[in-house]
Amino acid sequence: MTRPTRVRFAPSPTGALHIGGARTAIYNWAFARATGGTFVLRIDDTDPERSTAENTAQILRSLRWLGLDWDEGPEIGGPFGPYSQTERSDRYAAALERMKVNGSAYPCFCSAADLETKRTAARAGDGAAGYDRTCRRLDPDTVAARLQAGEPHVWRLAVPADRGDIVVDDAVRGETVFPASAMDDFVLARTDGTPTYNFATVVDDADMEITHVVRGDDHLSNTPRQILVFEALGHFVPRFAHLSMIWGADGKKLSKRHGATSVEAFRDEGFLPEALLNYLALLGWSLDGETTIVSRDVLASAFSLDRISKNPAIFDVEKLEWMNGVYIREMPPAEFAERMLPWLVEAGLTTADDFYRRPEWYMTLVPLISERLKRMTEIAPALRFLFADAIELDPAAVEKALSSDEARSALAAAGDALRELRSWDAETIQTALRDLAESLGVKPKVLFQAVRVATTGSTVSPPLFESLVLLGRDATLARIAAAL
RNA sequence: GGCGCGUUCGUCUAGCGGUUAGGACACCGCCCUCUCAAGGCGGAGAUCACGGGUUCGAAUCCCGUACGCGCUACCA
Repeated sequence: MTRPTRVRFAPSPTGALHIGGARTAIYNWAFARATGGTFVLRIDDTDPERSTAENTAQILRSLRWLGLDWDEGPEIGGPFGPYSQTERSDRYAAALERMKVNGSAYPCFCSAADLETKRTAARAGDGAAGYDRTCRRLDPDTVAARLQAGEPHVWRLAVPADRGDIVVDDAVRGETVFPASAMDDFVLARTDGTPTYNFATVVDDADMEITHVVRGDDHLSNTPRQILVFEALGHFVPRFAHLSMIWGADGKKLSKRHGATSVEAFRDEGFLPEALLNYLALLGWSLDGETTIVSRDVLASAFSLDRISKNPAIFDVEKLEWMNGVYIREMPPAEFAERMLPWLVEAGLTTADDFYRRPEWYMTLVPLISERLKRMTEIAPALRFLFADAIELDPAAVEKALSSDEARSALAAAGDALRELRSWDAETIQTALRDLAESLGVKPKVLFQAVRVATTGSTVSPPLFESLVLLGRDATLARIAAAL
């Protein structure tokens, strides 16, 4: 009974990959990796109205961006393909055929209107819902005749009359019992012959020899129905693990109102894939209750289903930001420089050519900025003063640091002092300015802030002396003059 | 309505019969400091949803209640 682990992530391409789906993907991937199993990616595109190729492409892109690779699936194939449901209709037909033969599926000719009235009547009554099995009681001759006549019909699952309560041994929730009486003969195939979700997904999971189904909580109630189908198909029932949902900060379902929800939106908002991966992994799973920084490699070796928590989790952007900052700070400088470049280019501050023409200059800038970031989007605003020809001085900053006579005359003196320096390095600049402040009798901070506002436009900037070095003497002197 | 799931600091979580209920983010204070961060140290913050049991002993086991969520479709 010990089969090699095979898990799958089966997104529906009706939209971008959102963080809930991403977390499900991460757990599946990590579980496969940690158990030496196989991670299958399957596209559940049975909804032709809402499924698009672009959505599929974006989902694949998002998964790869997060660093998740699949062993079987779109673009790489595999022994159990095809890996999108629209290409598997013959499988569903074959499975249904088997069920017709073994008596676990039967045709139902009830109209939608009939069903509707039955449903409302049932709900008003004892609440014991579901289809009343009218067509299951039809005698075989009648069925054959109506089928022969081409009467429209769906195919329903014939829940075994002697089936006891259905127990789902969920890896996250433990044993949950669903009364057999609550199982109705649900529809497997629609009038037009297409399979319903609960049927298609089971046929696929069975065909693909999936051993563990790790998916969202919203499918827990569907699980007993699916188990019935596995049984009707004569296939082993996989182990299930149902993940709780991720909510917005207000405890409500995540939506656009909460800002970014898609993986790509988080990318665009300056989050690193390794940070998002780490954060999402810990949103519902823990390594030991203490560790917060969990790399992809650790995830891939230490992930286990039994440490998934049952509680729904609220998405906390502030913690993600903190984690993003941790990853930024821990990144090797050369790597940070490379990954910073696109953000500078996008902001129109520089070009890749310039970057590769003088990499040393960019490298010296790395430690000044990387230490104070939460998001990559903060890079361009913080460094704009180094690239722009002219800067605008923030009025509030001017008011604060340049409005007094003391500050203005000190700034003028600073300009003179800096012009005279023999060398243009941080140490020399700092010494000169400190000496100047002392001889003028002004507080160093006052002088520094005056210079900072004059040269960067703001009271907040990367370290001043290093910034001036990068700015260069000419620009520094020009800006001081302009500010006076 | 029926069935199912969930409920530990504001947030993410540890805990799996005996703990001063631990960690992280956020927050507050101090230190460091050219601003902002980062970093270091410290602090506040949880009657473990509520009510009953079981037990010498319960956040941990059982039963209810409340609240939230999911399913109950020829959606996925």
